[in-house]
Amino acid sequence: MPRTTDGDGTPVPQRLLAAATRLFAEQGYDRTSVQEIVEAAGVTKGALYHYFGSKDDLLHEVYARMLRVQQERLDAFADADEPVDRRLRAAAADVVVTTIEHLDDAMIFFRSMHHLSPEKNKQVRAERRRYHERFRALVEEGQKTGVFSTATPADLIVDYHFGSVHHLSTWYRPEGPLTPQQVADHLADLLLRALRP
Amino acid sequence: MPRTTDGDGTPVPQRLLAAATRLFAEQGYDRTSVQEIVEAAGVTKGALYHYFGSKDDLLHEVYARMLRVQQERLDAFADADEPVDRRLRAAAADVVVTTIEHLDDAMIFFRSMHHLSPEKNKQVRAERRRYHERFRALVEEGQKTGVFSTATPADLIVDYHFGSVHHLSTWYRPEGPLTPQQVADHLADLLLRALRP
DNA sequence: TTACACATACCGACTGGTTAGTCTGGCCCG
DNA sequence: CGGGCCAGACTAACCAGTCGGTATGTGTAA
Repeated sequence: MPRTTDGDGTPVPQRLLAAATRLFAEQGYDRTSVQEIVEAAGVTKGALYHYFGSKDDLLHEVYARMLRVQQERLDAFADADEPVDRRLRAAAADVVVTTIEHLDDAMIFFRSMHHLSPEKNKQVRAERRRYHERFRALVEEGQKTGVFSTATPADLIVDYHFGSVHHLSTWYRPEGPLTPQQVADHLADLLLRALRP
Repeated sequence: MPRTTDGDGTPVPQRLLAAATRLFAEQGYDRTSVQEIVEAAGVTKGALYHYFGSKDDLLHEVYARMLRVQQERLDAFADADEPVDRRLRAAAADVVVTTIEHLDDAMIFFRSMHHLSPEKNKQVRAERRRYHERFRALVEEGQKTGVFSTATPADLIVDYHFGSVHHLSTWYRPEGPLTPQQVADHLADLLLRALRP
């Protein structure tokens, strides 16, 4: 058996990714040396450059993983067979819970975009846009059917909500008074109340 | 006369700060070398280390400048002789306009906090907390007097709004369809609508 | 008014340290 | 016994901050 796993049973690539995620979130991308990552994962540089092309690749993988998960979840909520306000509320609350559950990923996402190589940056932006557009479509559907106010452009609504999601990694602390679900309910309520006609 | 100015008449320290602000926003703090900054300002390292103690000092100065301006403006709006909903709306809209007018500063603010030395970081956090608390006091005043809904804790309201302000540096482009004032009006309206009882 | 001392403003080569990525070689499983 | 998997020394480049030096202005005393 190839020794892609160690005593703990987790495959080396995943150990590297987990170590990198934690360190990037704690110290920032540039402040984290490749040496630190491999030490935290219990391997050496040889292993890292066997599985990943560059330090940059590691960062890109964090983005890809997060975008994949969020897009899948959004699609599921948006496609549900419910009134549009219920679908939007569910999607808006879910992204809050998911973001809190992966606060490290979120921290890295919004703080380290500019550290990606130009091509990877472009790719991430494109996927992100796809995500936003799906969300915006929900808002527009509600506006067209008169369920939501049309006072504010749907684009702005989306940026408004994702601003607050983005901001979570700055202020949310697990030891704080609110559970992820409570925060999600509050933020979704705020969105829906702002959208009342 | 000491030659603290050059052909363009701007004093050297301010030229350095302006160059650093632009470069930090464009490339990030760690990716910007001291050499680049001094070249952009048309001086050399000797000049930089004559006026500033470290690269870190330069970053801290950006933060201090921004916090000073925002706090002054908030205080002015909060102290005005008007109903609380008008005061909150004015303050909420003003911070949006000011942030858009200094998008580089805002970008650096939210992206580079963790690059500050621990003491400076602590200091910035303290000033920022003071700012938030002043804003929160406005929300609480409105909630106590029944002008705003009490469904959501005031803390969360503040983070909700500043999330969207924070996010501006990610999506707002001067060449886009909305003027800073229009964006500010929309975001302030969203906040006030979410607060309707 | 001149001359000398001192301070401020700045220059730019240099140093000590760090880093991403490479490469050769060896281990071990099938 | 061969190739996927990995070790770890090595390289080439870069960077923050230092330091001795120069130039220009200001105060002071003969």
